[in-house]
Amino acid sequence: MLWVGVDCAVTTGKWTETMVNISEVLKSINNPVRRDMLHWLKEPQHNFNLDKQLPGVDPKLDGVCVSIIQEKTGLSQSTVSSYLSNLQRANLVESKRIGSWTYYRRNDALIEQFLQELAQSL
Amino acid sequence: MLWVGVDCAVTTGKWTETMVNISEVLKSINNPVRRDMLHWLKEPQHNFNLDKQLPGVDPKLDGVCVSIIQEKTGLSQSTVSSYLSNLQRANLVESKRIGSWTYYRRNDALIEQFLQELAQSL
DNA sequence: ACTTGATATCGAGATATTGCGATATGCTTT
DNA sequence: AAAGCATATCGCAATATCTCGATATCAAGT
Repeated sequence: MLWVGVDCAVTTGKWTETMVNISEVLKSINNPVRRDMLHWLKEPQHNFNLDKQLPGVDPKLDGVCVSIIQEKTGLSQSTVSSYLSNLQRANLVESKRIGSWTYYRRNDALIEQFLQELAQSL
Repeated sequence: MLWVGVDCAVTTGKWTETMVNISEVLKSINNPVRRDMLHWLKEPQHNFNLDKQLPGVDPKLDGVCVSIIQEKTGLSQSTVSSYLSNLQRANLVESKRIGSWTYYRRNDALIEQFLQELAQSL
């Protein structure tokens, strides 16, 4: 598998699951555009114009490429790229590269776990 | 009632309930000390040294005064006071004044509502 | 009225975040 | 190997947040 998460993972017996860093996640979703991007990725076909995305790529399963996300936000390429890195640092999304494109998709498991832990910690 | 919330409230039929401003709440809980304070207020008798607090005041119902919260954080008086204002701006806590003291307590309803709305918006 | 104690507000330096253009890297095609 | 996209990284100015000490307010007691 070529999906890229980030550093912090833990091995508990059989599994290697990604961990939630509450501070990191909160910092990341503290920006409205990053929140939007995350939300859009929940239903890519509904929220993006995917005409230009490769036909073999399932946006929900495989992700959406940076330029298409950029188009939706209206922000600069560099800003969007670094926002996506930021989301990835918090493990809120994963990425994989296919050719020249980088596809980003939600990490639903982590988001769910984050919401649980946040509820505990407040 | 002398409890002070903040500006943003809405009248829906019979009720006047405080509203959740997701951005404001996220900004507020983006600070670890503010998150701690909120958490401590969930079980004041367990988390604070309440010896100096007036006997007639129920910490859970009536709140905890600033100086006692300050003692626990180890930060300066001014910082703690403004952190509490910050939490109040986001409606995460309410305050009331009794004599020289200002008592802060959690706004559980809003916190619950926030967690719901956050889950929707991500 | 004055002092004291609790809390709030002000002003400031240090640090972090925002969002951009410019530039670098990497892949694909010629 | 050169050119052309897609994406990532760098450097920067603007803005926001953090945390403090100093000062202001406000209530209670002499």
